[in-house]
Amino acid sequence: MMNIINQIPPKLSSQDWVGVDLEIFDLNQKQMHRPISGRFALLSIAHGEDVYILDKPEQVAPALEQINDAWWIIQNAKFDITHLRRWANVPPRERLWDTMLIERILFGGYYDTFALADLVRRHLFTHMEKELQKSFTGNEITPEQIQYSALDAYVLSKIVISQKKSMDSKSWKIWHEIDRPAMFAFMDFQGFGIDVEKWKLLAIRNKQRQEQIDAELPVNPRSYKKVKEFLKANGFKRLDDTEADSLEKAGLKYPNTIAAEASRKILESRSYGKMASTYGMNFVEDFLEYDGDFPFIFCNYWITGAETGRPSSDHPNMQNIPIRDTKEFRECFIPRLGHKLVIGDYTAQEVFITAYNCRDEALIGICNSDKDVYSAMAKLMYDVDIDKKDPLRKRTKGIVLGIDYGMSVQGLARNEGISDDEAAEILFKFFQTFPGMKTWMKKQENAKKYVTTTAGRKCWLNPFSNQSYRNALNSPIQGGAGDCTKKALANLHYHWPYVFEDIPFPVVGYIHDELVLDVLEEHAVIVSKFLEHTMVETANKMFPGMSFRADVKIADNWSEKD
DNA sequence: GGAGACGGCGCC
DNA sequence: AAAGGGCGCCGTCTCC
Repeated sequence: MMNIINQIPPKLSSQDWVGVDLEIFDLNQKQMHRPISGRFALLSIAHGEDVYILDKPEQVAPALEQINDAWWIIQNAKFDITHLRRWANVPPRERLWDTMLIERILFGGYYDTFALADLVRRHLFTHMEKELQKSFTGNEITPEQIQYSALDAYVLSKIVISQKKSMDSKSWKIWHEIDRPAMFAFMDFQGFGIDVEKWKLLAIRNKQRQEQIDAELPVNPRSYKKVKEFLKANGFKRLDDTEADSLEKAGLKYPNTIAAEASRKILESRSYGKMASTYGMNFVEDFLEYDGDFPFIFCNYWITGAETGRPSSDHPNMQNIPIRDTKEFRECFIPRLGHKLVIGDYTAQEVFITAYNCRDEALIGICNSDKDVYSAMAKLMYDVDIDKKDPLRKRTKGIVLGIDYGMSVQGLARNEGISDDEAAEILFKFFQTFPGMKTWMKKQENAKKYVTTTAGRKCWLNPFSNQSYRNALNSPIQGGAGDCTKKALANLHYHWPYVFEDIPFPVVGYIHDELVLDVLEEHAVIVSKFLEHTMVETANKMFPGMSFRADVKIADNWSEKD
């Protein structure tokens, strides 16, 4: 039975486990990850059957002091600790069990919901009412809310008992050595500086261009149903969907039709519409914050957002800012006054991990040389010298990445605009050159329940899905890359204070194979060396025998190439 | 008028 | 038979 006690908990030891849950008044849902909105409501600390309820912010620091030696159990600890830091000093800690992140480590790909109510249902076979969570508004706390908050903390230790039955040494290593330290690194991220005026000009311009094109169009280009109906009635005899690739192909097949002309404008409108909406005014209106006069964007990162273990980003998503067709959006992301951006990205990270997984000597040899990876692969396949502009390089890059995604002969043929026979021949040559790839693919085909990354992260497969084989190919590579960059981030965070004592952790961006730092100009060179060393050494240690490369540049905005 | 599904598309 | 992995956000459409 749950006993609610309105006082600070007693002093606990490292043998004790406590469930911790924080409630905040009037949280802005879009800024939950930032300690700038909302006010302290309740802190619940559950120890066995006793739940200590604290309703004053000045109780936070003394209460946490009492439980400092104990194991903390928190559902989505990044949120609670971020906000607890408003009222107490909460340094990174080893004795932490995040039920949400650990559930993702244990069951990534097996389950796809990880809220507290989902865990309670799965582990405790109980329905948990979550409606009350939305009721923390104003300043008043009702007895029902106290009950609700206490229960949130109370169930945590019961969930841990159940989760421990699934925990093995590999999963524990992932939590202890990658996800937990990475979480504390993500919690110390700085906002990413932004040139708001430049961004707004782009937003206005793109909106105008979209509207100009729309005025000339007989259909709403964003209405899938109407576009399809219109194009089929005006020349495109067959049309399964209206995505860009399909419309371009149909335009070539049925030239000089009304549909061909309209489809070009539809795609142009969609392109400007995408820029004007996802990367438009809302972006700065919803997510802008200020450090004095300096505006920045502070997105949220989910430490294990993807089932493969890769982090994801939202509010706003900073991992899909355009770069391929135009640099102008990334040009808006800038360092603070007197600072530089230090941008490090792994060279062909997924290819290196593929080479390691496959034990393919030719591919490992290319990775460990100083040659451009894709050119060297193409040269080995076709026995001709290939430079960076050669179309064979692009095709080879497409093949190796495509194979990592489980691409078929038909998929390659469609992508390259060639016949199935030609595609089959290219793949034959590819596997002849890199036979380890074929062996590895056969091995992955046998995986039925789950696959693992090199670091030991489990990715569960759905045996009833025809996508299972493709996941078996991709998850170890995508997940391995996630493990690698997360560990590099964690190492950077761990070592940072030893090198730059009083300088706050300077990371402002994490984009899968890339880390962006915002540092004092006079530190830029030394930081760039530190970053490169950390990224390379972390990867080499995780994938023994590989010599990873990290390209690090010092820049005045996020778009710069070296 | 809100919620959820869907199609589409930006990134790695 | 279908045949490229992982995300998050937007507008449209449908339903209640």
